Amino acid sequence: MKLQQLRYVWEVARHGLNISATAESLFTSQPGVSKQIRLLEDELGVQIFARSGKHLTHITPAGQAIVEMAGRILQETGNIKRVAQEFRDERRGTFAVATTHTQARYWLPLRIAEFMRQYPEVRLQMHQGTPGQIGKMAAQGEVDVAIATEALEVSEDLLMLPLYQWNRSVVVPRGHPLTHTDTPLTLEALVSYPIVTYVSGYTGRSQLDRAFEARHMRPNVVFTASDADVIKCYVKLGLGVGVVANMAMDPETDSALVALSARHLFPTSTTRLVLRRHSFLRRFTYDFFLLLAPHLTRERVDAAMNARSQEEVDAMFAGVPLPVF
Amino acid sequence: MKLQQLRYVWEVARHGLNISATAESLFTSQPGVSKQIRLLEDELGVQIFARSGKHLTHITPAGQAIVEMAGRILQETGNIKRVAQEFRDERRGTFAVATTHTQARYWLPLRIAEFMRQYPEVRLQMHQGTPGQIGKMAAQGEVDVAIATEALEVSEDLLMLPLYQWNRSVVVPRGHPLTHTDTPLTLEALVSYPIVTYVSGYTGRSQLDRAFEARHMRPNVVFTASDADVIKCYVKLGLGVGVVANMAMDPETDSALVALSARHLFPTSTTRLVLRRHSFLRRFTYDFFLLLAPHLTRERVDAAMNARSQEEVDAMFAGVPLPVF
DNA sequence: GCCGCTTACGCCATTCGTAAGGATC
DNA sequence: GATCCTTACGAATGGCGTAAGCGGC
Repeated sequence: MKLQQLRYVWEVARHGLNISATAESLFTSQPGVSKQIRLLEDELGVQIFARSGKHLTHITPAGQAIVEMAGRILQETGNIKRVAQEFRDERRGTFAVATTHTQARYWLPLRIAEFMRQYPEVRLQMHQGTPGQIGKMAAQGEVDVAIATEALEVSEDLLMLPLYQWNRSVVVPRGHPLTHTDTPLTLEALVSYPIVTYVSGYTGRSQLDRAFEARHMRPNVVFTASDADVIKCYVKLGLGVGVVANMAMDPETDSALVALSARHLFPTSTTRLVLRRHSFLRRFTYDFFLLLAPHLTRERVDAAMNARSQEEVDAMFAGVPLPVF
Repeated sequence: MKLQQLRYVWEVARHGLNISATAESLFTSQPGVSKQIRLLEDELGVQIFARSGKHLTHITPAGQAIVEMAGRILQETGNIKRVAQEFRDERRGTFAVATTHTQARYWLPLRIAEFMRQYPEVRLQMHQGTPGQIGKMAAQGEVDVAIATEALEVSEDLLMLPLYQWNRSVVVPRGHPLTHTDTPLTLEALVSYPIVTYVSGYTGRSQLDRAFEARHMRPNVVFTASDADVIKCYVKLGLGVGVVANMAMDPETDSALVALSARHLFPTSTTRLVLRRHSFLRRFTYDFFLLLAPHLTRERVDAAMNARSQEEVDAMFAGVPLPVF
């Protein structure tokens, strides 16, 4: 049994049982991967992958268990490497974050900048994607942490910590009728205009839908995008009224627009930090968390890592005040 | 990073930082082990072992963490092998048990015999040792399960399940004065005779000491042994009155002796099953547990395996009736 | 002076890549 | 017919054992 064989098995399982694609992604030859897997199967005396002719069709029950354990082994080898790097020089290393556009564009920049100022030798890799992709990247250890708002699948191996809470703003061009009233904005007023907002599955869109649904209103969503930049652009063109996250408004660059608080119209959303359990966290990772939110102390993060279930983590943060936007 | 390098590192740590001894125990050459460890250190960029000249003196902090993680990896590779073997043929395999003389000689034989009848193809390895040795063997994964009475160190990686409870008997030669009274045995009567019993640290000896101490009595323990066979032998020679575990009396072979129940004199002892956490248990292992005690169902064992702490396990079995001897 | 780790070196096993073969969709 | 896995083979790499060197105790 070799570590590489375990890696090959795990990667092939991850790549939909396609050895060729796996080999390519690992920058090695396809026969090499094929042979090593076969050697491991011979050594263990069980098939890991079921084959029909010369195609891998599915994972055998034994293979299922083996892939799972191989995953844990590979994670632990990653931990060894991180520990070694930490002891070699705690200021150097790489740090991978996966997040959505909203976070990457509006909430993270200042915090990331401060982090890079504190740790100029750390290579920071930002991966952007849909909440689903982000969750997968975290689960498979491709990134160290993920940051997302929409609910991710609760997994045994993942851990979600509340990061901050935020509300929404309604965005309209200067001079728009909604800016002419002194009374606070109402859902009734809002629903009479065409709406421009996030695509379903992004940045708390589901919360928005639920708020209208609870009042039996059917908003006329004329345009959706996965990021606020695009949304604001179309609002400027007069296509409709925008509904975006508070953090997405910047008074300077958005001087052509007016933001009206919609805090009282929609429920508050919570953005969460996603961690992989049993992973070794480097010192700069803990410092990064503290930069994101002061309640994410090393003690709390460690306690959450040792929690048995996501429910326990949630209970742990139940009374903790979060930053609100 | 190679699995073998991790194994070498782990084994060297286990062998008191003696590379030569480690190499010998692994049936390989000493320079080979030395070189592989050095290669791993080079690759990781950190020293795992601190060297003074050409001797390993201690484990570095980084090494400490690495050895720990290597241990988990090696355990997981063992699990993979066991899973593979289980799927290859669930009736074959090897099964290693560590236990004390008392269990091996008196309580286990019939149960082991039944197990071997059910699984004739399983190779059963019985390791005998002191409770301390047994605990160590279980902790390091040298055996699949351990069975012992004396309290073992509570460890993160070990799990203790109650197996059965037992009491003590006072053993005397036929015609001994203690057999001439009709009243139940008392500690006062017992303490007036020289006593032959277990060595400290074996088979609940501590419970016995505590019982006398609670009454401020100082028994005259003239001879101690680590097993009941030896104790009974000396009782037959008239050296003193024996105090042994109930299970250690066999009416047939011990016809020269009379056993008087001492259940009311000493507290009940509990013999425990010791498991390593995160280890894959084969089907025959679960069956073995059921043979040992009917309350050790697969569900209970799995639940205990997932428990967070030993306290939680204890709570789990608080209301469960155990076999009593 | 003995023990124990490291270095040096040659042999053997293993791995990897290229090329060709055969099965499935 | 395109895709994909397996087999075959030669080159390169790497692990292992023996022998020698050298620093501690």
